[in-house]
Amino acid sequence: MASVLSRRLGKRSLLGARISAPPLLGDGVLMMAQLPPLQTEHVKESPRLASCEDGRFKEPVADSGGQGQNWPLLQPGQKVYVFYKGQEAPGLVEHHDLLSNEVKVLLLEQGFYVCRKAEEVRLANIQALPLPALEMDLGAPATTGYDAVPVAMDHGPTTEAAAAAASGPRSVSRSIDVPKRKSDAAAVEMDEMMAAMVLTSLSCSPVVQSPPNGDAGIPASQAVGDVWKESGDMSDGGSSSTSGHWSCMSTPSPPHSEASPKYSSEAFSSPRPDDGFETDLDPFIFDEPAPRKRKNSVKVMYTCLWPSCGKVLRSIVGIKRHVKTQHLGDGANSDQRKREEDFYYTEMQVKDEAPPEPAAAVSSPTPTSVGASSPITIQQTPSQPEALVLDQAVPPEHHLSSSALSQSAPSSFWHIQADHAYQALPSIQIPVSPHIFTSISWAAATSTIPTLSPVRSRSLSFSEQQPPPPLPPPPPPPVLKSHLIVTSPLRAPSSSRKVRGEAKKCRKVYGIEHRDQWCTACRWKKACQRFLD
DNA sequence: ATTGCCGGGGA
DNA sequence: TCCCCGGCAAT
Ligand SMILES: [Zn+2]
Repeated sequence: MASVLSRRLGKRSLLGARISAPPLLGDGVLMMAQLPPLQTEHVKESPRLASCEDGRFKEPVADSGGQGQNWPLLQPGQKVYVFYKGQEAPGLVEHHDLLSNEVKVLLLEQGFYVCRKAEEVRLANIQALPLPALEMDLGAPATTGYDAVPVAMDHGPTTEAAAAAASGPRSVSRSIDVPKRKSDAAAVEMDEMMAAMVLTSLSCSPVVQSPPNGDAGIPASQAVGDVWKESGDMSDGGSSSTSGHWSCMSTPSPPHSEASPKYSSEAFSSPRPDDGFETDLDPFIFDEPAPRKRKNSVKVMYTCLWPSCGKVLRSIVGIKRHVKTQHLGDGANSDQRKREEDFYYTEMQVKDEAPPEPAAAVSSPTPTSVGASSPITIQQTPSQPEALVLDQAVPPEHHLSSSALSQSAPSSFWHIQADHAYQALPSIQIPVSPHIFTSISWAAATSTIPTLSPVRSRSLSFSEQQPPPPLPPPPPPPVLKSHLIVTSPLRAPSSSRKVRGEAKKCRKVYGIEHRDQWCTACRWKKACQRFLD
């Protein structure tokens, strides 16, 4: 298999040649089986042929003598063909013994003489006709053809034919020969049909085919399968119902790109003089991205590998945080878990295209888990496999522990002690104390937090809950405004975004593992209310 | 890479 | 309204 594949891929340009050659060879083999019968038909209906089916050595000595009559006399130097080693070999008549009806022939290729019964010798001119004819028959489709055709043939019919051919010369009786020829012809026709089908399939969208798929031959099914696969990546479940709506327009490239990577490329690659045939990748890259790429640039996205979470985020920061906060658990068994989040996300190239929702769960084993209807194609980075493996192996463990501890338990904690600092600025300080206490004990239990104690003391004593932060600074400036205006330009840009106070905020102070201790604002990722700038 | 937090949702 | 979180800018 592999060899076949590689072979095909191997030389695109050569394929043409190869195609013509192999068929020829194959046919050649076939011919041997066929030709004799043919000739015999013409020349005679000798019943005895059965005995000489072998096409070579003649043991039917006795009979041979009896029938030499109707055999034309062969002239020395006349070109003939005889069977030699199972192959028909060209030769020149050296001598024709009418008595024994044997012909001594000089094999051109082998360079020596052999003796053959007259009936085994075929005149060149006679067979010249059939041979070319046959050759044409088979050759035509292949050469004229469509590159795809030969390939298609390769799979089914060809092998069959080959097998037949192989068996033919060996021990096939004449009776079989005749039918065989017929079948062969049939095969040829079939091939042509298949070729046509392949072509159509290639040039058309899967949609067109999938309905009539049933009758479609191998190619069709293959194409469909590929399409499915592709769609599967993206739209998973959704695809089934709407599978049909790939339009010719939208999917011109996808189908053929996938349907028959190499063949298609050959079929349509005329523009591209090929050359380096690398791996499968090559065709893919050229075929697929090129047509559909367009203005879109590959964007790199990050997918969360956590078991049932197929989140896709745009920024590395995003997923990292996502993994950390969502899965690894903010606090809890932070223990010596460091940078683990790196293992829970994977990077992937997305043929971006302003998709409304780029979400796509590729890694998830279940096709139904997460899906994106958009036809974007996602390519896993090479590292993916590893990540996946890890995902499989490691996560469960953590999942249990971390999720159990940090996800469920802590979360409840947070809720309980939630302080409404964020929007309820005027809130009083009391709530803090209790909550801190609880958190402390909890923290202590889990692990000692270096920063916590100092910070906590500070925040606690200092002011756990800032009263509504007075806004003196702004108000005063009325007059200074003019001044400020001057500086405003410089500061203008910052207007949109705060300058970011230098003060450490809850996040930093308590650490992500103790989110429960953050002020509400911080928890909500709003401007910190506790440590204002 | 990390932190701060805006803007945009979901319930 | 509460709450969450992606993404982005500043560190
Ligand atoms: Zn805060």
